[in-house]
Amino acid sequence: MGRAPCCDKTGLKKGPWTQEEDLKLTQYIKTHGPGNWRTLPKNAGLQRCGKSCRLRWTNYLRPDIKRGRFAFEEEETIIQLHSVLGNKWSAIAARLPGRTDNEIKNYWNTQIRKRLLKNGIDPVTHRPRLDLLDLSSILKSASFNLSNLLNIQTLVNPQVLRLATLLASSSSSNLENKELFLNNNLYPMNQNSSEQIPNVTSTPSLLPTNEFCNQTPNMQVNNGQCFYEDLINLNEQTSQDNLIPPYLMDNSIILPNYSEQITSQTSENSSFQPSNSENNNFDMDSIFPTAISSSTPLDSSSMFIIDSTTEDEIESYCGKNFSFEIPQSLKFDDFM
DNA sequence: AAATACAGCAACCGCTGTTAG
DNA sequence: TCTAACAGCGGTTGCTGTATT
Repeated sequence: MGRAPCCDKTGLKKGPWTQEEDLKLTQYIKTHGPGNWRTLPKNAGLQRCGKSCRLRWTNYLRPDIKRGRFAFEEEETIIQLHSVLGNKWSAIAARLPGRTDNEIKNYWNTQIRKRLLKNGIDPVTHRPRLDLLDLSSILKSASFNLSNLLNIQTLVNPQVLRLATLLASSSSSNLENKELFLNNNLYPMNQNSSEQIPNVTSTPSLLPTNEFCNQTPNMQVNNGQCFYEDLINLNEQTSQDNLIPPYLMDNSIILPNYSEQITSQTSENSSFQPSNSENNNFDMDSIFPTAISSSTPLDSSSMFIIDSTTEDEIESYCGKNFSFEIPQSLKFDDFM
């Protein structure tokens, strides 16, 4: 167990600071400077613990603290830094003069976080939330193919497009991908699909070819197969190096972090569980819930995310392009 | 007008890394 | 080298003001 809080000592005050206390603390620090927090309260005539004094000073009384509303530029900076640093509030605060980590943390939790969620951005991953994807409306389109899909990126989450492109473009490793997909109930199907698919990636090397794997450090090639997690890691690294939130990158291909789900799904043929809230909020189950639970491997000519549809049914849906089938029972509201 | 819900934020809690004796 | 205290950090709590019913 941890140490008892310093303020548990009898006689020490807790709670909001009074003007008188603020004055005492400020005047003492003006004279003696900050530090020696343990002896400071006694010397300053305060019935507070040193820790409380330190917090009051660093979060409120310090003269260089900028109070008031956050400027737009500050907010942008916070979002950008958070996408790189995560909840390292002190590190973020260090780059925002006059703002404390506590203030930034509060602002994030009460304002920015909500706004990102409202706009469909996951505040943890800084990526569009696939669980909000309204695929059903897209599927109502009679001519649903990748070409159309690529022209409606404002409607469709780009991550799905990227995954689709990635899969379709990997004709050289089709067998491997098929195996991978069978293991994960995702099915690459169209051998010729890559011919039909515009290259929407700004970095062709993201395509999971063996050649690319071999040329890329840290990429694992196992039985000729590039793992998605390698691509994901590489892509994440790339975006992090750029210090730009992925969703702000208009020309890049960001892959969701499938790695953990794929691993767990491979090891046990059960539904994905929400996992690793820190690094991975990408919930496959939310996106393709029934695909995960499917026990019917399919072999067709297009990538297909499917539940209980038979192979023939798949063929009827798919040409050379991508198709998705969402079960009618799926309620997106359940994943909100 | 009163009760309730919600939002914002200051302050606290508890854990961890660092440092001095 | 060990240990206790310090300092810093992130998460959480609880108070207060405002909005809604």
